[in-house]
Amino acid sequence: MGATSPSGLELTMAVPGLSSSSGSEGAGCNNNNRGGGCNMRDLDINQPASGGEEEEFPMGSVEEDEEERGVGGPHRPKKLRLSKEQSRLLEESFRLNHTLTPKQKEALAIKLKLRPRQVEVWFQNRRARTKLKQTEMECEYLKRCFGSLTEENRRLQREVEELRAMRVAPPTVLSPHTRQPLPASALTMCPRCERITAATGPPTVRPPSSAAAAPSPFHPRRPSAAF
DNA sequence: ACCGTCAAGTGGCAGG
DNA sequence: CCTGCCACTTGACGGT
Repeated sequence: MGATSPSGLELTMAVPGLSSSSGSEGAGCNNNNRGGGCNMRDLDINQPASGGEEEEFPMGSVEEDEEERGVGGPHRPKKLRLSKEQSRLLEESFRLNHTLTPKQKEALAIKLKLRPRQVEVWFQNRRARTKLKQTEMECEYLKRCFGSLTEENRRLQREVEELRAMRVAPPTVLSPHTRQPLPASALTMCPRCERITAATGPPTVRPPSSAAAAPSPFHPRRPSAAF
């Protein structure tokens, strides 16, 4: 079970009954997205701007780093934005493997005209993003679990209250002849089963509440599997 | 101006 | 000790 979110993150979660395809809160403009609304940076800033000779390691290359440091002080070099094609290839290899061997890293770096370090960083960040997404989904799932368990807890509490109320109130015993409730003075306790019965005739005990289907407070049913 | 995203820096830790 | 990974953080940048 795996899904690809709109932001391109592959997500899997070992949570029962959760469809992982819903994670669509991937916000913002991801340069991973395929053909989606972000047309910023359509041009590949890693390529030489105007047909100049090709730089081997475009943004943040060793040579450029030294240059940057010399001029601008302790500022970072300009932020690298990977081109769509670079992102696509990285994403593709990430789908195949979430970690790279040094050889794979080297090969990918050459293919993408990046430094191996940049490929490595991309994979690290990509793993982190995947994990974050997964954690968010788990969080959502647990919130839902909490909600339904709270609801069930409330329901069971109510049931307990009802059962307690039945136990406290005296039972209503009907006369076998008139089917009318008998006065308490007309009741006796069966010595064998300790059931309250009318002085004459078979016992007809009804719980005081109108819950006819509820188990009798006397001779209660064994707890069912539903509990 | 603020916020979200993301490449990259840093320090800690485990495995060899 | 070295290497690779991870968690956390920083800073650039685009969108609103």
